[in-house]
Amino acid sequence: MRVTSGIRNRTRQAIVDAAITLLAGNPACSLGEIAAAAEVGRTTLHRYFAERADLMAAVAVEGGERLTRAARLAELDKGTGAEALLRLCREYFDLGSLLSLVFSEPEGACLDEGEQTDLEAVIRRGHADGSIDPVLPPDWVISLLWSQLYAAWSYLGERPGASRHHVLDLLTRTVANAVRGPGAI
Amino acid sequence: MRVTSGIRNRTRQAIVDAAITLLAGNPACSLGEIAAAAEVGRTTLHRYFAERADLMAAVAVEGGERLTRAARLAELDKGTGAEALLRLCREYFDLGSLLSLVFSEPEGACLDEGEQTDLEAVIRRGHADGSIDPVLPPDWVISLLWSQLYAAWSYLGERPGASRHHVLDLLTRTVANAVRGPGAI
DNA sequence: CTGTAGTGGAACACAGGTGTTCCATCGCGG
DNA sequence: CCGCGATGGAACACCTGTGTTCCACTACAG
Repeated sequence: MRVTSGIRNRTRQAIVDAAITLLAGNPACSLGEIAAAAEVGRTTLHRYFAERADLMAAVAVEGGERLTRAARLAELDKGTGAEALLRLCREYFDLGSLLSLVFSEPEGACLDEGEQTDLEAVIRRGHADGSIDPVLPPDWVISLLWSQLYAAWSYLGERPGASRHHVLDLLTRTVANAVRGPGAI
Repeated sequence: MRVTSGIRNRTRQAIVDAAITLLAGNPACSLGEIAAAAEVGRTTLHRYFAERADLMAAVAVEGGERLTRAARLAELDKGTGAEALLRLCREYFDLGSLLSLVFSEPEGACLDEGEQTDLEAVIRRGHADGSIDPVLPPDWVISLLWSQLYAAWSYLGERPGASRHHVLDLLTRTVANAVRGPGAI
């Protein structure tokens, strides 16, 4: 048997993508707006996601997958802890509007349990190799990373003049300094 | 003539305070919830604020005053730019749940126009005296400050074990490092 | 005691989002 | 051509929040 007809998958994906984009700007946006953004009738949206909660669940799954993909691209096991953290920072930054969505969550419910601990392990590696200030607890560094990612993303959105590359440069610079601690040159 | 009877002011203030606390946790919370939190009937709330927008305006004014008061306490004209920025950071941190509220704004609509430019002047002073990395634009430093304040506040809220003092210490340390730049020891 | 300020509750109409049903349309393969 | 999958629109009932009105209660000053 064929897997569900292909066109269904495309429509479904369009709805989820639109939902991520709109929910990032307004977590309370209506299903009608999402349907319109996905260029789909509200009826069709309900055909794919019976209740609002079903769509939210699909958005969470999609978001989780994108985060996982970004973390894989960052090759967290390479280099010093701080280097790995900055690579992850760059990959996450590419996730765009998803950042707003993750950041507005109850904080921590966003990452898969496994990735959270993986990331903490990276930071502890940074503590050990001297690239991350040992005084900073891993979960503090993580919340610092997320808040700066969100700040960078909204900074970019509010200043039409700023280039993506320039903002990414500011972001990595400040994160690197914040994490490095007072000792290094 | 006596100014409006005193009890009115108390009730009004209770409503605004409750609104700030609840809106920080849920920007879309209902007037009924706010009235309940203020231990006031919904009818009474409408007696003070005819429309939702009126309450929001009062919240904005109250928030603006608290921010102004905090900025005054920080004595921004003393010391190096970075020192002034860190004092402001400490004062703002004491504002508590108001931080979430300010941070969820369209960013920048929160501060009075004057304070925004005052703060930018402080940062430029930091550029000049070498205490703040001149590569970082003033508005970037400001958004960095707010995002870290928000992160610190929610970090404190989610970890019942963490002491306010300890979190404030982490906050000032990371902000100081992020802003100082790569050159200093 | 009486009037008044402040309040709370019940009830109402209204608006908007939600979830559902029903029907019409379009494209495509048999 | 016919049927089927996919869609869109209209209409509906429902729920929640909002803004308003009306009435009853309490505290307190004159």
